[in-house]
Amino acid sequence: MRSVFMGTPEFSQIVLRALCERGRAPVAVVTRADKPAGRGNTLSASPVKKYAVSRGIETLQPEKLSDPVFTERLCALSPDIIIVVAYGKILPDYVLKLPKYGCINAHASILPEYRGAAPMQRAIMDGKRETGVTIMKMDKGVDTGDTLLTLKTPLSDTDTLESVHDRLAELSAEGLLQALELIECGRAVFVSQDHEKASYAEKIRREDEVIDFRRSASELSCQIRALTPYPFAFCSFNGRSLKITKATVLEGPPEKEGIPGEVLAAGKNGIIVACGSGALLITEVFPENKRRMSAADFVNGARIKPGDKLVGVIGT
RNA sequence: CGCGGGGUAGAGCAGCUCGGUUAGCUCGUCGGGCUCAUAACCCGGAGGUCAGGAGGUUCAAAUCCCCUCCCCGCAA
Repeated sequence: MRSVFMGTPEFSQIVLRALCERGRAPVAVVTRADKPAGRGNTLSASPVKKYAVSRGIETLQPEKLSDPVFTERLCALSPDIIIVVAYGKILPDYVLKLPKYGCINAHASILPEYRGAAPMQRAIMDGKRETGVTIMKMDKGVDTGDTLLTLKTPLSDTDTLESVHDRLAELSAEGLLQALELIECGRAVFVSQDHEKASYAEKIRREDEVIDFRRSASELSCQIRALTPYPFAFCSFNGRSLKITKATVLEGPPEKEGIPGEVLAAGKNGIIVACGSGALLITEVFPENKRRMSAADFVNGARIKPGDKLVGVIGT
């Protein structure tokens, strides 16, 4: 079966790699155009492009999917199916209808829950006990297509965006491979979603990253894990931003009381900070302009001590 | 030429603005002591070409000026 793969970030790259290694290499890859990124705004290629180029797979990078040059090339490739994984743009109708088997998509949630841009982050943030990937046939809506299969995975209270991201990328590849099998032998059964139960995973905004210590310790733990290793949840200490990269909810009754954000203890085990409910033991931080470091190191250098305040603010 | 912060003992930092005796602090490490015991406490020691430049200024540079390399935050 001739396939074209569309995707952009690392998540897509992992899936693409798995497909290639399992004998499902696409005839071409479509990915976002190179764009200025990072310090100095140097032009950078997407992870998918880097991998495709390394494998010698034809790579298309249209600014717009309606670009006639691209359209012509895509038609000439005559794919039987287009596999879409986090491409980043809405597909126009002609693309959806071009392949015989349409466009199938791997979405990192158990649809119809968490449609949209940040399903993994939102699921972790909400403290869900389970997530997964759904393979569906794309239609005009955002993640509204008929579903073929869902692969689930439990979420623990130590999962981070990083661990979930990697796990779901593998599951996506697995699901897509199964889907291709089913479609090829004509046994694919697509089921429409229960749109009544749909929910949306809004993309992460700056305010989602701010740590508000008036919330409960367990909620903050979810927030921190949902944003690790990118872009991280942060607060502010002595006027500088301080990302919290690792923290655990302190079990048992608090030894001390404090107003939310107040440092209750700071030592080699980490920094204990009071929350709206319960306390958080911060074990790793990422200070502005510094490297990611253990809380113990930060305590040594920054001289943070009991009574100091961690503030949740949006500042620049 | 997007904006900005930084490179000082194994680690995290101070010192630099207004150059000047043995470059300081917290931790780690090593040795000793206290203790039933300890990750606790006390005493002591080792460990630094102050990123690099047989650069510039100066009687004197970690501190001021110039160049190079490297790290990081923000914005996209």
